[in-house]
Amino acid sequence: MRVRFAPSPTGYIHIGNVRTAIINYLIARKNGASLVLRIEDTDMERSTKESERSIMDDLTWLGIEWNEGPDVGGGCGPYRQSERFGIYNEYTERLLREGKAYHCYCTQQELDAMRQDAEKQNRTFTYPGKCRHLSTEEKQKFEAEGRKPTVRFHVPEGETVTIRDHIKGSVTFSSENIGGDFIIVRSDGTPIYNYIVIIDDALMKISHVIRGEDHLSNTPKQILVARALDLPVPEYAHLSLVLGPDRSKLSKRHGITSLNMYREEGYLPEALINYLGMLGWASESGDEIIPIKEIISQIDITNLAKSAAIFDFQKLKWMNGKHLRELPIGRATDLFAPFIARAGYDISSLDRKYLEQLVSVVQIKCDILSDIGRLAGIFLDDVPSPDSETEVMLTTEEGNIMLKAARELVSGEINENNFATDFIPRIKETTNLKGKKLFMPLRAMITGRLQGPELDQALPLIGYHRCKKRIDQYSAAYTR
RNA sequence: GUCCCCGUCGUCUAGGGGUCGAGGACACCGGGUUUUCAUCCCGGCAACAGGGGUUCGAAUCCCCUCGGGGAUGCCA
Repeated sequence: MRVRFAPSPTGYIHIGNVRTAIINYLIARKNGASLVLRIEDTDMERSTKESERSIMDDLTWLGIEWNEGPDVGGGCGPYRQSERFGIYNEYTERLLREGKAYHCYCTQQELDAMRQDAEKQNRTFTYPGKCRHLSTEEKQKFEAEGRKPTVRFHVPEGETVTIRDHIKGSVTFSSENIGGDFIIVRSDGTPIYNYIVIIDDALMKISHVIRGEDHLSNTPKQILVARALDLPVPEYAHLSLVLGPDRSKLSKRHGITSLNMYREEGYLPEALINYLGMLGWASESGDEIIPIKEIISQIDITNLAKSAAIFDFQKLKWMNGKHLRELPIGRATDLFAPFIARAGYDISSLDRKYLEQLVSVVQIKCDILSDIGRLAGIFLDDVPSPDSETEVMLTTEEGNIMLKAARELVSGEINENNFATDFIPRIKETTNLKGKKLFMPLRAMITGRLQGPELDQALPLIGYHRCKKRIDQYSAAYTR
């Protein structure tokens, strides 16, 4: 078995393609197969090297490794389609020579007009084959006009193509319904996707093509090309699409759809793989949070869902939180640290031990790494400015009692040495508050928030001096 | 329009003729643990698109309708 992932480098990698990549990777690992990365950059207008770079970066970040590709090489290269034009040209020559393809001089405008006519008459547009039997004179006339021809594939009549798809089952198309002779080479000489995928899949010895369902309708065109060229046809598995909340194919307009945005917000590769791997697939046990290893051992090309799935942002977030909370403290600290820095704190001045303690106290509160941004200030700001709910809390009767009692303690019997152990018990005694009535105002007074880490764990990390400062300033601002 | 795919709680899904008066998860709502918000635990809400068959028996098989999606590009 050999599989491939073949992105088009026209932007950041999109969540839907990420899922295709993940499934290919998972299936490859399960079967000990090679994964080929092929860059489909025949659209010179839209393809960029930067996109190619970012796609490879993102895949690497996800932990997806390919065995062959433009960067690592392999026996079936080159792996960029733009570097394979010579190969395609030979096939095109052959099709032309054998009368299985022909030059077409119809212009964009002429084609648009035909298409509009068809639409007006409520018919399907099928290219009528106008240029199929042009005489030499006619061709010369067009050439003299400066027309640059495209190459069209001559679709054989009355042919039937049946795809045995591992996911969709048996799907049959008739050659009458694929829209007539289609263009395989643009007038600028560059070939078109539907023509060369099948060539590359054959040449790269791909045994199983696992790709999005949006390619299913075009598969018969590709198979017809393979037949004309005597090329082997791979096995197929067409993955159901990932949809946005409005049920249409997930795209930019649905908001956060490119992988690098998830990466920047602090999603974990293992959570993304877990979630995307389980969109359209379920584990035997029904467990939702499962390690990649386990997905690999259970997933199969035939047990993927046939129906499309809406991308549930909330569930991904929940799942990420689950993975995040299970992270060992060392790795968690490594991952969180850059996000603390990004929130504007100088982490180089903090020692590792302190950072680890901070992370371990706050880890449980986070679903994504960037959540630590709004929590870090609790430890690292001198006096965080309270939000409006907290201000209200500090102004209540309990809030005022709390502030007064704390102020007295902190400038009296409580000092640097007994702060961590004695402060909360003494506050409790002097205010005579307990439970929620004790902890909510206490939390407000110490952290400037109503939500946050466990106070008894946070206190020693914030330290006596900062707490005193906060108590003093909040007292001045909120007590009567 | 035409061709193709799909249709179980709001969402992701389990189920593949009887064990399903439909199970799990997210979300939501209650309750519990935690001297605190959260985590965690327990409970609740909520679905077989509709109609015909086949069968002793249908969520499961067949047909039609409806609904959704994709393709129909000198994009991939």
